[in-house]
Amino acid sequence: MKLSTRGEYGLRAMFDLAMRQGEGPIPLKDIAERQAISGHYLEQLIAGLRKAGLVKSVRGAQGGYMLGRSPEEITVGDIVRVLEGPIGPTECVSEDDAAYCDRSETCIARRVWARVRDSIVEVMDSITLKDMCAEAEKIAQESKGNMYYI
Amino acid sequence: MKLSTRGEYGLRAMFDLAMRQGEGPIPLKDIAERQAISGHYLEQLIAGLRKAGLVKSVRGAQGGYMLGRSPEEITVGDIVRVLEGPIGPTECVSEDDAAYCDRSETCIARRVWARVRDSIVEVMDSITLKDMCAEAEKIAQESKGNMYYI
DNA sequence: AATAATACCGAGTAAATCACTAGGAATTAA
DNA sequence: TTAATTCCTAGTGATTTACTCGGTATTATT
Repeated sequence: MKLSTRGEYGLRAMFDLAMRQGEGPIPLKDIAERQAISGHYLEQLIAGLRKAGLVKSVRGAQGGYMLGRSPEEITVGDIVRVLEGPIGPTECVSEDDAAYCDRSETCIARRVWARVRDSIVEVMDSITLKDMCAEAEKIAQESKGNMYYI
Repeated sequence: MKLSTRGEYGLRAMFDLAMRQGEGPIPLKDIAERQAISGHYLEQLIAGLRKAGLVKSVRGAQGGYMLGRSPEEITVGDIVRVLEGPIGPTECVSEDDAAYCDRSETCIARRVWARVRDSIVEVMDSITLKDMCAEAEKIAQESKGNMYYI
């Protein structure tokens, strides 16, 4: 019942971009170093995010990546869906392509998994990158401005 | 972000036992057939559940399995933890052995995952086998007693 | 015009995990 | 004694994971 590193790294990378919004394109190398992620691997993840419109890229020297839309319009759920696929603890209640199963209609276990899925979706879709930035700001103030963790 | 078949099959098997409580030991073969699970594979899952005290066994001919305690004292969370390990979308917020990470203290992503974990735990720990049996009963009545799905 | 910094792309891979299968030993009711 | 059952250990093919490697294309800077 774990995410893969794709979702983990992906959220960290997107948050990294969100915290640097307005600073122009951020090179992937910088993100990878700050977040301690393999550059080549992050490239693959960010390719998916770009295709989904969650990030924009600028090619060439001084290029890099930026958020594809404003931080309040990007949720954790958006990111997780791109990198991990449709949300759901089992195939039979997976958001998009819920797998067919004979017993679907009346399967009690399935109803349980659907409730689990709903609670995950509820949380993931309610948290935006802006919310995360605000929380970072709050913590920074509490600990006297030292935002070493970003 | 999916359970493995261990958790899926495990819940179905436990629900199967719950629905047959009081009927004496239920042979594994019967459960496996009803739930369309490989017998040998289910054996392995149920071995874990037995060691955790969630099921009791009776050996020999006419033997089988029964719930280890009453259905209202067994939650979905209990079963999932035995078969899938501690709950949590990432290692860094895993219930028991949350993996150490430098940035743990102030990591904003980690706080997000912790909220996801809490919402999963909240649902899984609030649903008991008794609840599931009650729901099955309700559906059976709605569809005029035909409990073909169990 | 040359260089260096970057994004973009596709293939390959070692290790781990998954979902079983196989084959038997031990136990017990009939 | 037999048949039905639980209990146990080991093996295994397929898939997934978390990368690495080696380039090509693009563009700002010099």
